[in-house]
Amino acid sequence: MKEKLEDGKKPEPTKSELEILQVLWEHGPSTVRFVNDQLNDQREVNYTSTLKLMQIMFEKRILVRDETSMKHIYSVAEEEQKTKAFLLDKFVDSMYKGSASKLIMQLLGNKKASKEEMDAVRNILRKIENEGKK
Amino acid sequence: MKEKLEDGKKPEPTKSELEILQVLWEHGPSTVRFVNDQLNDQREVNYTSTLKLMQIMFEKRILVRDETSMKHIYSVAEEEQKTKAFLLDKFVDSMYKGSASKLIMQLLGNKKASKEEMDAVRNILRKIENEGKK
DNA sequence: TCTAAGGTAGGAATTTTTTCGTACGAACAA
DNA sequence: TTGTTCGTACGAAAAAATTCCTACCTTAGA
Repeated sequence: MKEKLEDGKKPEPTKSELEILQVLWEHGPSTVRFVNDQLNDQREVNYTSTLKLMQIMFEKRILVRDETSMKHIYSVAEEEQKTKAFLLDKFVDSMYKGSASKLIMQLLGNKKASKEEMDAVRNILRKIENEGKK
Repeated sequence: MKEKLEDGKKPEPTKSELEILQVLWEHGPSTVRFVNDQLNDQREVNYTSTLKLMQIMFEKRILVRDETSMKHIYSVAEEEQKTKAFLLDKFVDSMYKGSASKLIMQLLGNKKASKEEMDAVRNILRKIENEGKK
């Protein structure tokens, strides 16, 4: 396969790229060392593996980096919310044919949905409602 | 890697396995030919590729099949809802640290959430509420 | 009967993703 | 100055996922 850098397609992060994104979303701009340490809380990963992955993500423009210091500082190129919305969208489309309410129904039927969760949802609904009235 | 068939781990369907699951969920038990035709509505796939994939899924026990006729009839081993709930759960955990309401908030902020969707959600909430009162 | 169409099985090739070995430069403490 | 530690870069190996070639069997029609 040939180089693909310039075209506007979203490359769709792989599984382990997502792991790295999680860390950066949670902790903000970080060194490879830091990210790798975080990952190693969950599973064993070699430092250079993490390095390599982050370099690849840099090439793919998923990450940007500050190279002024020897220790490069990586951060996420796109807004967290934008990326998450994109992924969520794809999930809804493929799993629930695009029906958000179907997904929510499933969610609320799960053990995941406590009383508090449901209240939270109600608040969200109310908030959006009010927004609309302006 | 060695054989892994007997242990209780969920093998977590791959991307193209998921595509096949979608078809079977939507249309019920099907032949390879039928599934392949459906897939080809979206993208080009060779028949034997689909065959192979479904055979693998059969070995992994994701699918079961009826071999009485020469044309095997494949169906999904686990309940659709169970599998979807499992995948949704994982999605929520990894993307929203397990907070269903965070996910829902994102969803409702999306273009995906129309007025109808929101009404649907309200109905669901009401329904669940009433269930609880029994 | 013979042939064409369509089915399964299995291995191998390819592509994609992930992991890691090695080389080498900079920083720093002894 | 010298060696140890920590960093990057790069290529290749390994693993995982996907695709497809080939062989061979069954069925149906001419």
